[in-house]
Amino acid sequence: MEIPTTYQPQDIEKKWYDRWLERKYFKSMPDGREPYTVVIPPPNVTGVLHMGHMLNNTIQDVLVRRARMQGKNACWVPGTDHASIATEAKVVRKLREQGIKKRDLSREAFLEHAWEWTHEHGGIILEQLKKLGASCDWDRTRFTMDEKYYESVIDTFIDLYRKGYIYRGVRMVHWDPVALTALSDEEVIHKEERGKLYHVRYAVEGDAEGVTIATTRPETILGDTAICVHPEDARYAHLHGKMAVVPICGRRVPIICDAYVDMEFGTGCLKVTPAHDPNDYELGQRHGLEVVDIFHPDGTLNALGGGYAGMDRFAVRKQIVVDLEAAGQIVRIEEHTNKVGRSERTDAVIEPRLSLQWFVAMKDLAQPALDHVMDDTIKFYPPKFKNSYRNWMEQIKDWCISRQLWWGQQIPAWYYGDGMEDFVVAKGAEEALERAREKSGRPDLQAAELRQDEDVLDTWFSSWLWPISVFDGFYTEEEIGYYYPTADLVTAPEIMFFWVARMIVAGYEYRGAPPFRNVYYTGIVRDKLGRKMSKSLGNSPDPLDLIAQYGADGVRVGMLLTSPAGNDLPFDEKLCEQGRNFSNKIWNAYRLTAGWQVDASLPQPEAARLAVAWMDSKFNAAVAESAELFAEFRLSEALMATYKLVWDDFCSVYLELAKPAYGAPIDAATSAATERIFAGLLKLLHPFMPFISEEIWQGLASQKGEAESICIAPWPVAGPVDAALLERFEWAMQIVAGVRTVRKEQQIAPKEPLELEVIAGPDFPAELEAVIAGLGYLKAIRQVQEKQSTGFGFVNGKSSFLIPFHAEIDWAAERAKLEKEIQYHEGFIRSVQGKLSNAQFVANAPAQVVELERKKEQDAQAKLAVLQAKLAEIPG
RNA sequence: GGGCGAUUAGCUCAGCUGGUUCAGAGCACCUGCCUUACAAGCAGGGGGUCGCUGGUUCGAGCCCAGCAUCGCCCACCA
Repeated sequence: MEIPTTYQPQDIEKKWYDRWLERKYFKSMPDGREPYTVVIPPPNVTGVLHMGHMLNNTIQDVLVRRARMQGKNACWVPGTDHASIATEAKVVRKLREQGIKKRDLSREAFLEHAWEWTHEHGGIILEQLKKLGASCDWDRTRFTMDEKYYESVIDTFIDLYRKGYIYRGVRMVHWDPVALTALSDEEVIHKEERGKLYHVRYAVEGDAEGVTIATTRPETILGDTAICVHPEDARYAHLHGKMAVVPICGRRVPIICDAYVDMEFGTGCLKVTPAHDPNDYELGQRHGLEVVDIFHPDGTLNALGGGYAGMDRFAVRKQIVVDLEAAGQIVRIEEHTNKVGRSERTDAVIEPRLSLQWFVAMKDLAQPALDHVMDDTIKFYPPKFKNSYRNWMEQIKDWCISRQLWWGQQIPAWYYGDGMEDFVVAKGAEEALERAREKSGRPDLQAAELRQDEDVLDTWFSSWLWPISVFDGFYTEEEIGYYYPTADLVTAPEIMFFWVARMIVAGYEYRGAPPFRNVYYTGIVRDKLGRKMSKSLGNSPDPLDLIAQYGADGVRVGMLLTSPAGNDLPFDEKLCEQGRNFSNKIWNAYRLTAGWQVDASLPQPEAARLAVAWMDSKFNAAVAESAELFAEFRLSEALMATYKLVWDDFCSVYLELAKPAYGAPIDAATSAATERIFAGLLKLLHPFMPFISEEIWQGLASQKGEAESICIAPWPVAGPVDAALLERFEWAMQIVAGVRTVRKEQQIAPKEPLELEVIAGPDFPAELEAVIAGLGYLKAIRQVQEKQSTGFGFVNGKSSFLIPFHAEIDWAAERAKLEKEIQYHEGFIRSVQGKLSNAQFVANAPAQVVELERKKEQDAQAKLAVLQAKLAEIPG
């Protein structure tokens, strides 16, 4: 049997993933075990896997796999989100490429196209997750437009409406002129952009001078219905009550006073456009102003735009400035930066627009969700995000949930007349008719007279039910009770308000319990220049390419090596390379042990016996440490602890001590212990590196009885740690390092057998001589009373060492080294003595600390003596 | 404009209630090795006045104040 010298992941990954699915290790049904539930943050159904998903899902898989091995009933529910606005935009684009306009299609025809698109592209991302090794219960895959899920969204709408939380009203909302829909506050991204501030003169009747206003949006002049100044602004007192004339359109508008105006800004004089600015709208309400809406939904000007009708708002902005200039009404144009809101999805500049929409009144609903994060019923990792959460929740605004789209859950409201209140909310047309007849007082009302609301619900109005609805409707109430609340949620802080907060709200409203216990916030995956990875920048590697190149395990390790919770991950392929190298290191440890021939008649060598005892303690300590780190979600550190345990302790020390000479057989005890230890290490590795751990674990014959797969093998339990042995071993390794340093400095071959002469101090680990000899390639260690040979020396602790060597020795160099060391220790002793002679230190510091300082002094003195003795031995 | 967080080695980060030789880890770097598990490796090594200035304390990366720089979130100032 030939084992390749490098780890070849491709076939191995496929082999085991298929096996895992076939044996249904990831399948979960309620049973007597403690549940461990995770719901995936559902990616967009037509999306493809990006680096953010990689990070996020790697973390989830680590948590889930570990829980499964710990004997919990691990249930990771996968699924996808219909992503109303994003998917509809994609379908519209694809139809346009085929020469089909959305508005030429009926709703039904359009939805057919959307479903077709969904079936074609949907689920690709889930297949990609399998490549990563994600151990989801695929039988539970959910989609937010599944019939039953759809139904639960509708039920929720109806319920909230009946409870009075959902209302319909005319409000100034954020309008996306590209997607042609209203958006919620969260879907608008405000960024500083360079623009201009235009000072425009308006004529005033009975005042030759007129008035100059400052605006960033001259195109809205055509919608002006007032000029506003501060009531106490003396500069404009003479204009109170007069009428101004809007340029271009010549509309006569009143000059009103309102304290809202900032006298310091611009000219202290404001044009008021109630239809196109939220503040102006408020002003308009207070002062009874006319609302003149000059825009079409797509941002072009309508008939009220006069000569500009049909032009786009930004074209109009340019043109109107030209025209105003020609009319001599531009006073000044200055550079100006202000915040511009853009659509999260389309990047279109948001247009504030007055329209009739559906809203959820959030304030009361939000209260328990706020309280239970603040009191740590739900814990955030890292906890700093509690602050942002609190700020947002404390001033939460009503949520605009209606979207002028077709792809999504259609709002279950039916209209039977033109009045604002001529509608009913009902589940299905039949119930709607019944209710409408009752409400309208017209028992003869016909079904054909009912029109269902055209709009659909915000995507997040369905995904906020995710932890509930993935179970609800599909399984029994008993089952929801078993899996809910889920355990951990792993997601990005970017969607804390969109999703996390709202899930918590829904959880308390509908289950009276939190949707999850812990929220782990990942960071943003960035490139080396610190830029967010995005498709548009083209700076994101294809995750599947990475997997092909470094192996899924390598990529997983790479993602996790430097990503503490809440910190951005500056991604570098070097990390994956490190992961791959680690895979290879493990692989080669396996190659070594797999080649061993056992000879049961051999006794166990002393070095191997010691190595086993030491490795067991190291392992047990690492298991305990890992548990602590996992409890705090410090996954990078848990991985690193395991990495060092495997690489440094197991490979560099243990195996070096345990392995027999080349070609020689190994004794049974060491062979068995090595398998046992290796198996334990593989289990610790498995959550991070599922594939290679399984491959090798299956190759360890003695593990066959424990479980049929490492996926379901029991997680290691921390056994006893022999702290004294670990400490003595540290000493031994330092002595080995001393030997190696001499080899290096004197250019003695690493494996040239040497002798070691020891003048032992009380700390010399004589019982570990076999270890020192083994790792140092020493043929003999001789304890002596005084120097007997000539060679290269070093001091460790209170012991003095010498490697006899017949060669020209540079005594001056040896002397210099010793002198330097002596100097260091003298300095150290002085500083400790300084502390100890400080009466206040001795009086105030705890006795323990003082005692420690005394011991430090004594130890240093002892070592100094050994060094000085050594120096005295140097000839010359 | 309000709030939050950060600043420790070239990079990414640990450093828990102030006290062991506490200044750490991984990577990168330097030197020497293709030593029959592994050059995707082995062995050895260099590198930081812990952002700045004060303060509290016997003692400060750690606590306090101010400053500087960076980042994030929220907010309707034209």
